Amino acid sequence: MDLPSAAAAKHSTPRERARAQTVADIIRLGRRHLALHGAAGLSLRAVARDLGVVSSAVYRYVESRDELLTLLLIDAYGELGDEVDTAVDALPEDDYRGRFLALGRAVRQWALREPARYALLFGSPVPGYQAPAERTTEPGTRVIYRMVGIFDAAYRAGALAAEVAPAVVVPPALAADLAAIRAELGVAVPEPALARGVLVWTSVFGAVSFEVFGQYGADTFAARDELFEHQLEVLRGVVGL
Amino acid sequence: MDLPSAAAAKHSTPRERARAQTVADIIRLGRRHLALHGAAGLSLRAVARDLGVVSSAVYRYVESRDELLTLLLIDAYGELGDEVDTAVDALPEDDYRGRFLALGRAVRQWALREPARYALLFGSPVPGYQAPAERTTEPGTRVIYRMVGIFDAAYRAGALAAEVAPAVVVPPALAADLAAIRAELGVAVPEPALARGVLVWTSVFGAVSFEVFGQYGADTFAARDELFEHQLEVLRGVVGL
DNA sequence: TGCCCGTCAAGAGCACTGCTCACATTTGTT
DNA sequence: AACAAATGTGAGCAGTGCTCTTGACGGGCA
Repeated sequence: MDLPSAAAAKHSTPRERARAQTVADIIRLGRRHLALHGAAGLSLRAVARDLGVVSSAVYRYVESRDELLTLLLIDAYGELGDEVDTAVDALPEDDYRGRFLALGRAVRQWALREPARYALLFGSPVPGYQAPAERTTEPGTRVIYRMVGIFDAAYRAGALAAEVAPAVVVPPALAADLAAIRAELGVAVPEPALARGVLVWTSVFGAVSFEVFGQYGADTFAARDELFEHQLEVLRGVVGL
Repeated sequence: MDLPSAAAAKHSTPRERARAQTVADIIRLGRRHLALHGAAGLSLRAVARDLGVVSSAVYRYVESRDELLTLLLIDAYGELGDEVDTAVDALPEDDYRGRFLALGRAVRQWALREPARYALLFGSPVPGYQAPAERTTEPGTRVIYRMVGIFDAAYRAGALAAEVAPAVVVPPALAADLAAIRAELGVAVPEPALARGVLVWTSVFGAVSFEVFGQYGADTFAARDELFEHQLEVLRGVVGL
């Protein structure tokens, strides 16, 4: 394990810095190609051309096209996570509703601005590509952990409605899964609310995906901002916030 | 407009029948390749190989790779629509709840059985490919129209709750969009409920997409059936059914 | 019957892709 | 200065979508 990590940038030889810079350039160019042509159209050769280098040279820095995809995946997760964090942190800790809404809006804004990268993260899996869980799980769970954190904080503050209509019982098998999540994340939210949280999670991304992926027709909804705001408000109520 | 439609199968020369059969074979093989390698990996040459014919010959029957994608899109929309219709029709007309649940389950079942085709319909758009609206809109709207139909029938029968907590006002711009939808589809459902219907629509597909696209971790949820049932139940309540 | 034209298959070719490998060059260290 | 590691080069393989020319077949018409 002697990867040229970011931490190694401290005491680094000029070579290492140049190498890190090149990798960063490759990611930057890859990001641009991803935005322009989508994940399936991401071409190492094209990146090499933009880098002003012969195609095989890129393989000195990036193991394969899939490896570049992984780097872009982590890069995108990181940027989305940062933007969500910034949006949420801009509001007081006890403004649970506001924080939830800010999180949803931040996800949507980023998705609309970066549709190809959003598609890479939340769209159909790239065929033949399997993201290495040990590298992508942590950055990939930032948003949902943040959302759960808001729910948990609200619950501990008594700001999460205990009973929300309609009362739907949580079957035992599902309750077991949710209990495991509670334990792992150390959250106090009871299972019924946590289950609703999962629904809200999938629903927020479902709404964003529909918009970004063009599932609404071209002119079915002119007032997309209002639509999303409405959806967020209803979802807020669904989780009892 | 002299396409060799299915209607032309009646009075057809042997030529036309042979041609229709070949096109059907291409779609069948394309479906298989789609399932195995995804939309981006769909290769006309591979289909040609399986068909036992040289690659260029396929272009006699299918204009381009995108054209084949369109055929597969329509094919998939059709199959999903048929399965949803069958599932819904299996229940009495006035069992609105049951029909809604059946619709959701049918979508999920089909999606889990045909993940690649589901991804083609509801996943990230294939880069560089634009579905021809005049051919895909009608089959692509069957499921949502069916869902709206259930809501509408329930409303007309007085089985749709007028007020659902939390009461969220529908902003004017959104109301205008919804009014246009009401007019076009000829539904009686008032705007607030229709707005919730949109949320339910996106949420159902959001939940299915999360599961099909592997957004839940590998082992976060063992009880996926129960999870989806729970989500459907809550969504049912959200729309007031 | 004989011809003609539309349909069809074949194969070469273009430009692109990911990736590998042998070789050359640059660079840093001894 | 000498050596070795890091880096860049270009050829090459196998695959892709798609176009174009060539040739064969067969159904309808004179």
